[in-house]
Amino acid sequence: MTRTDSVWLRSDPSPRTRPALSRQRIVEAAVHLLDRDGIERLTMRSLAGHLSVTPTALYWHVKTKEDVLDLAFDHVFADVPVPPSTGDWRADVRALVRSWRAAMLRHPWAPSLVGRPALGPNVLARTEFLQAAFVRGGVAGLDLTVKTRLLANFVIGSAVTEAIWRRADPSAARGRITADPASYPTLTASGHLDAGRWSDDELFERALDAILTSSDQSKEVR
Amino acid sequence: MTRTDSVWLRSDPSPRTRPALSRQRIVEAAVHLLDRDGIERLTMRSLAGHLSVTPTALYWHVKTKEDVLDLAFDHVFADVPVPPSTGDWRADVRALVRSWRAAMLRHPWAPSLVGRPALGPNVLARTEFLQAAFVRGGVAGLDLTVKTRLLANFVIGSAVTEAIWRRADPSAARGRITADPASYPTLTASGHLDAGRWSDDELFERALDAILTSSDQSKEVR
DNA sequence: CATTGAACTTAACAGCGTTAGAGTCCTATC
DNA sequence: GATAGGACTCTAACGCTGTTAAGTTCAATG
Repeated sequence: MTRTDSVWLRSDPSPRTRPALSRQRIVEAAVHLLDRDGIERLTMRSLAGHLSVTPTALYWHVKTKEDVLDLAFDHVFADVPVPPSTGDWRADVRALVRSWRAAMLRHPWAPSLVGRPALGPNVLARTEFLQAAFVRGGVAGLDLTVKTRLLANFVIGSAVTEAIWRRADPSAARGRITADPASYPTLTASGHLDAGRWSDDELFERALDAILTSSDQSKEVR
Repeated sequence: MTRTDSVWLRSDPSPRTRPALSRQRIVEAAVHLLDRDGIERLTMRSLAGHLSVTPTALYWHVKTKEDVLDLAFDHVFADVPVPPSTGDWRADVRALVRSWRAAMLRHPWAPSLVGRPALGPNVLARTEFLQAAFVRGGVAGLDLTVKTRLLANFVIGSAVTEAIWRRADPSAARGRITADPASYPTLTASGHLDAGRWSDDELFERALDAILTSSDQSKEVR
């Protein structure tokens, strides 16, 4: 007489009593693979494989691949928490904008997803913080919307272009200009796209200075 | 005796003695289809079909689909010529930046391609014009690079976000905020994402004012 | 008239996102 | 303690994609 309930005869000692998958786990795996392999290498099959699961299993937790990308994009901003609001609203604005850019550049695939509506909780929380800081500074009405959008658009544009030149070959890009100095005399002379002439960080900070300085002045004039 | 050289007996009166296809024709067709059907509907097959040609025929003139997209993106800026440079360099900067944004918004698929290196002749010509105007205004060195990048990044960011909200449902987006007023008190109060409160054109112009005003001031201080 | 090379076609491949439907397991209920 | 049902995963397959390999056609050249 054989024991049919032997551990060795049962197919699995303790098969998944809790769901193996979850939205959370899928998104984390997606971010991991995006960081490691780049955006064009992320497929539903590779993602499922990394989670030791069949591709179609993902569709129970997620509607489409686009959902995965939207969630991954928002998750980027969950890593870096919104900085605490200090007494100085100007410092708060700077801190938020800096961390915003930093979060995107930490995941270089993120900027290439800015073409889709970003309404995740983490993105919205950042916009809320930014606009709240302005309100604390007495900015209101049309001016408030203008400044919020200006900063958001500037951060997005900066992250996109910086991410591009991080992946692309800058010397090849520079070559496109120097190959035709007659058409691009100013760009040639100014060393446009010259890597290492000034750091992206420095250029970003100076541009941020310019934007926020104008904010102050237009406020004083008022 | 039958005439074998009759027009009606020849298979084709004048079969393609000259190449039917060209890079130029492919790019124009691509832009047309992108405008009509959107970026996710453009396939090598649909493009070829529109040109009455086999998909693989395209690969004689173009290396990959990405080439087609890069060429189409640059072509967007061929439509709107670089404005002539007037005596007023500030007016030149404004005119260029306005037409830059307008060109992208005229082809709403264009902003979603900003994630790739844009080094086409038409894009470079615009950057050259922009930087040349600044040089005429006495801007140089680090300041020149900062201002060029600031404006370029601002235009890119603006075009991206505006194109998003043109395709997406703004009221649904707004709902994401109003559904949770406790988390987004400032955004709720300010009417962030409220369509029609202020026009995109107005917001862009005011932001442009803010940027260029600060340019002038930092110059005067110097 | 043979050769060449540009321009295009036919055929096919591997991989993609996604769906349909069946199976498996846990939990709640009678 | 059997059973119903839903949560979760798998097997199988579909139609579509970008792309390559190997011809075919045809004007131009020697």
